Formats: sequence, structure tokens, C-alpha cells
Amino acid sequence: MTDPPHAVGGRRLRADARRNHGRILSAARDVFVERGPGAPLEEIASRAGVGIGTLYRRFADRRSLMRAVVLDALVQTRKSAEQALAEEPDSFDALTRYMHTVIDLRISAVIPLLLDKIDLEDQELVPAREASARTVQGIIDRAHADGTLPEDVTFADIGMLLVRLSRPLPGPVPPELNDRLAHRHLDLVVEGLRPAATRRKVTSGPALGFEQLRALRESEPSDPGGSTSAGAL
Amino acid sequence: MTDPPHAVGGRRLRADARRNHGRILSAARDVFVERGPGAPLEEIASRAGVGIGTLYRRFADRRSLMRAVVLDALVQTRKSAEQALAEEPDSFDALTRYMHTVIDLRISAVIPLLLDKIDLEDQELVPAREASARTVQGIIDRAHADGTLPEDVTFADIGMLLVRLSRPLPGPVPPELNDRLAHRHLDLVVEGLRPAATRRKVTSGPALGFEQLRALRESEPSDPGGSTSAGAL
DNA sequence: AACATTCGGAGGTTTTACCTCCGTTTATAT
DNA sequence: ATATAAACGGAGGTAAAACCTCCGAATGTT
Repeated sequence: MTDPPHAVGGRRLRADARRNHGRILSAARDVFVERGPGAPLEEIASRAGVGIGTLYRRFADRRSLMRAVVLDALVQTRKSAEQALAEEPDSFDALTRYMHTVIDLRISAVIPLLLDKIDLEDQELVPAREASARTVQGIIDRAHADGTLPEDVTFADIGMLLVRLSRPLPGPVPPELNDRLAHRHLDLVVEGLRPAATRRKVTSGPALGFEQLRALRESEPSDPGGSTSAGAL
Repeated sequence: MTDPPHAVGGRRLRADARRNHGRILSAARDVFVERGPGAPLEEIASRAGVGIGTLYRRFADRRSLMRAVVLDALVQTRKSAEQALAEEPDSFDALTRYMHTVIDLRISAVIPLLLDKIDLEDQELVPAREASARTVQGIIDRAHADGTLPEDVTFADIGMLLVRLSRPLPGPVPPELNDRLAHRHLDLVVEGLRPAATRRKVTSGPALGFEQLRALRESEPSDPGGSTSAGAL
């Protein structure tokens, strides 16, 4: 849904095609998040307001649609992180602003869901992943550096908390309420990340490091039903 | 998987049948949590180590299996809450102990998932729901009363945070790691619930009250894919 | 040892999703 | 305005997945 000014093939797409491309991408993101990576493509098409034929014309198969959704999300992640870093003077504010934005964009909900269904070594995906990870790490480093974020709260913690907070709650929760709740719960969580006199040491075992995070992705290439979660950002 | 000493019908079941009944229940809980409420019953049977015929003999259909799973979870919730309340002198400790137990038992993951697929007015379910909600509310009241839990963090907040923390992360995360992470993340969250000098007011809107929580359940009786979440406990 | 109970899973049936194909509609260039 | 290439939609044939019954074999109980 980001920038398909010409998109896909070589030549410039017709205006309606360009519009539909964007609609499909954002419908796909929503449907994958709500119904899982195996959701019927037909539902994505109808949610996007296009025929199933149109979807198949643009995306050869499920994987190529997933790839496009993930790529889009990675780019948006990097942009949000850059903006937060540039515009927020306070380190902790930058972090929380980034987190709120990520929830709005459903990024952390969709990436882990699809990441193990697609080719991680893809030529476009690898640099996008690295760039966004680097930027987010920058936010966290800065917060660590000036002590507004405890050292034992890591990139992986932040990423996974975002996954937990971004996913819609199961059940008949109206979408708009779901969004409100995600932000409220982020607020509740964020106060726990803030160092304070009464803060206790976390006792449930150590944070995951980068390597362990990566190792997760390397393992089971695809199990039915689930999908990569931890490389969340 | 709690107490089927005679279970189901009137007469006492044969020993192997009793054992299988419990296995099916706990496999169902796990599979529903991991794959959603539409998960193939065949997978539940095989995870339980029984034939599909055995599952259908014991549970007429998906709903009656769901009902049994929820009832079981509600009973366990009440027990955990009672125990935490009775054995922990400190109010906040009682709350956190309860929360960790709930994560272990996958209760908050499974209840909201199934709650809107079954008959909420069921004769056994209603009292079980009330009893467990009352007990949990008791824990929270005590923590509010002595100031270890801020007044603006409500029953609904605790319940929904537990939902977010209990659900397995999407992707190829080994189950054992998933469990560890849930507890770690609970620890991180819990520190945010603790009142502290630096704690800021939550700004993303008010907590949900009891009535709003109930209203959610009353609305969409069943939407494809999702399932009730908020009545989480 | 006798008998009722329970088990397992093969396989017929139903449901669901896939994905191509082609007659119709729409954007764009002249 | 009109011609033309590009894009659209969705019907429907095909394939896959899940349901759920039925009965011969296995097992617990008295």
C-alpha cells in the first residue's frame, strides 16, 4: 500500500490497476492478520473490492502476495523508525512513538506471520530487512545509552511485545475498539519499561539475543498454521 | 483435563475411556490455541493419541468439545485465583502469581477464542463463569485497596493483557521457548503495573468497564475466523 | 473366561479453496 | 469523440481438505 507508482512489471500501470494494487496489498495485510496466513485469497480480493481474477493477475500465487506485503511493511517500519528518531528529542519518546506507529500500521502483526512462508534471501527483502532492523536498533541504542530504557530490555523484547500488542484480540471485538485497546495496552506496558525506583529485576530468564532470534528463523522453514514470529522488529 | 472421574454420561466410564477423555480435552485446548477455533478435529484426535472415532464418540460435535474445554478452563481459573488469594499475603504477589499460573494453563488463550462459539447461557457455564470472575475480581480489589495496583488498571486490562501474553507468538517458535517468553514478557509488563514515582497517566483512552466487556459478548454471536476475546478473565 | 465397552481408522460425502478463461468494461492517446 | 489496448469480474471446472459414520478388532471389568 506504500508506493506502487508504477509497481510490478516494467511499464507504467493503468490508473485503475495501480489503485487496485494498493487496495489488494492493504486488504491482504488485514486479512492475513485477522485470519492467518492461510486465509482464502478470495476473501482478500473481496475485501479489496476487486474480483479474484484481478488478484491473480497481479500476484501469481500466495507467496508472491505475501512477499509484497512483507516488503511493504519493512519499508514502512524503517520510515517510522527514521521519523521517530529524527523528530523526537527524547530517546524514550522516540521509542514509544515508534511503537505506537507500528501498532497503527499493523506491521508487527503481519511480518512474523508471513516471514517464514516466503524466501528470506530474496534480493529485495534482505536489504529492506537489514535497513529496518538497523534503524530500530538505533532507537533502542539511544534509549539504552541515556538510561531511559533498561539494558536488559532488548530489541527482541520490544519486537515481541509489539507482536503481542499488535495482533487483534480474538473474538467479536470491533476493529476500532481493537485499535484503541492496543494503544492503551501499549501505554500500560510502556510504563513497565521505564526505569523506576521500585522496578524489580526480571526473573523469567534472559532476553533473547540477536543470534537466537535469527536461529529461530533458520529452523522450521514452515509449519502448518503458525508462522515466524520472533524476527518481529 | 481436570476432573472426569465419571464424566459425560451417567455411569462410570471405563478406565481407558476416562484417560482418553482427559487427553482429548487437553489436546483440544492446545490445538485450538495454536491453530484457531476452526482447527481440524482430526488433528486434535491425533495429538491426543486417539482415533477420530474416539473423539466423535465422546463429543457429538465441535461445539460440545469447545464447551467442555471452556468449562474446564473456567474451573481451573477459579482454582488458581483462590489459591493465589489464599496463599500469598501480599496483594500484588497474589496478582502476579495468578497471572503466571494463567499463562501456564493457557486459560486466557483458549477462553476468548471459544467463548463466542458456544452457548453462553449453558446451565453449567454460567455459574462457572460467575464464580471465576468473582474470584479474580477479588484479587484485583485487594490490590486496588492497598494501593499496589493503580485504580485505573482494571479487571478488563488484566484479562486482556493475559490474552495477549498467553497466545503463542506466530511463527516457528518452539513451544518451550514460547512459554519462557510469555513469562518474561509478563514480568516486563508487571513492572509497568507497579505504581512508581515516574509512572505516567495512561493516555490512550479509558479502561473498559464490566458492562462494555459484557456488551462485546452480547454482540456478534459468531464471526468466521475470530472469536470472543474480551471476556478473558 | 465371558461379555460389554471402547477403540481405530478406512472411506464415502460434503465443504472449501484454488485459479483459469473469456465476454465486458474502462482508461488513455490521438 | 473514438479506437484500442489494458484491465476487470466472476462463473465454474478441478483439487484438496475436513467431516463423520460404521464395524471388525482390541481391551477393561466382573
